Amino acid sequence: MPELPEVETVRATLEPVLTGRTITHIDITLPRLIKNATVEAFSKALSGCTFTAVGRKGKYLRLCTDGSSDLLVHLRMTGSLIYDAAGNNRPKTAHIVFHLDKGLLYYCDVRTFGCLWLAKPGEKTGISGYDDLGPDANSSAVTADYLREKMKASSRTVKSFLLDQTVLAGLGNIYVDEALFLAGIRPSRRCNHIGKERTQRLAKAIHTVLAEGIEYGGTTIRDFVNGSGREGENQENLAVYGREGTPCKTCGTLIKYVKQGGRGTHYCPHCQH
DNA sequence: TAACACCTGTAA
DNA sequence: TTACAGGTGTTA
Repeated sequence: MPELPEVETVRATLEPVLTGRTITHIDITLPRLIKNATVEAFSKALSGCTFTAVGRKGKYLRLCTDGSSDLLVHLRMTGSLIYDAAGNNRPKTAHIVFHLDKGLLYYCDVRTFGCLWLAKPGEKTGISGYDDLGPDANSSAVTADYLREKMKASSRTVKSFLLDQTVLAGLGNIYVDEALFLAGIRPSRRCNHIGKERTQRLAKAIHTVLAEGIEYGGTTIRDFVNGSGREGENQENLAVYGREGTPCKTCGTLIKYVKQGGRGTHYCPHCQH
């Protein structure tokens, strides 16, 4: 479900309502979602803690507390975190319920791929995947020069390169396909065969599609909702993702769908080379 | 680098 | 009935 713009939308909707709220107790009906603590340790570490901020790194949410541990969350495919001020609207798929001094925070997940961890405050958490993240894909660290250095040395396809969270954090299947369309680059192209000018276009395209995704509150194809339970609007703006068989918005050629590296991949055979 | 695994729901 | 889905970690 969620890539950087979706996770950022969740962060932005949760931070104002969660900051200052205190966890009284936690109901856990699916313990395996908690990856680095027992149910008992998890509940004990967080109960009584007050949320101080909601952060994001790549596709990870970090709910900071005034206690000895922060709560780290990855939504994977279908996870969602929803704040319910009235506390009377528990979704069927809520597997973990944080009871707060005012309202409830639900962790919901249809496919139950999501992950929750206790994280010690500070940069390094010991959680692999999180500690290894590259710079945020929408940050100023992701420049044409940064990409160029990495791409020159890589014979991978540009799609698999951009999906690698250790290279840059936050891109997923939708925004990679969209960025490559904007940059006019085929997903199957090898990184080291892409020149300087096209790399510049790619860097710019990544920032453009992510900024637009955030501006429109994320992309809802099926499941995505923000921290208030509302869907995004960015699906209206997609140029290629999910548009296979329909005309390219630029040239009218039909958008193609192929499997690449196990992922559904969408591109315009006329505009992208 | 590709297949498979983790799961459930929906659409073809 | 089968294929597929905003992700990622492990295995051949």
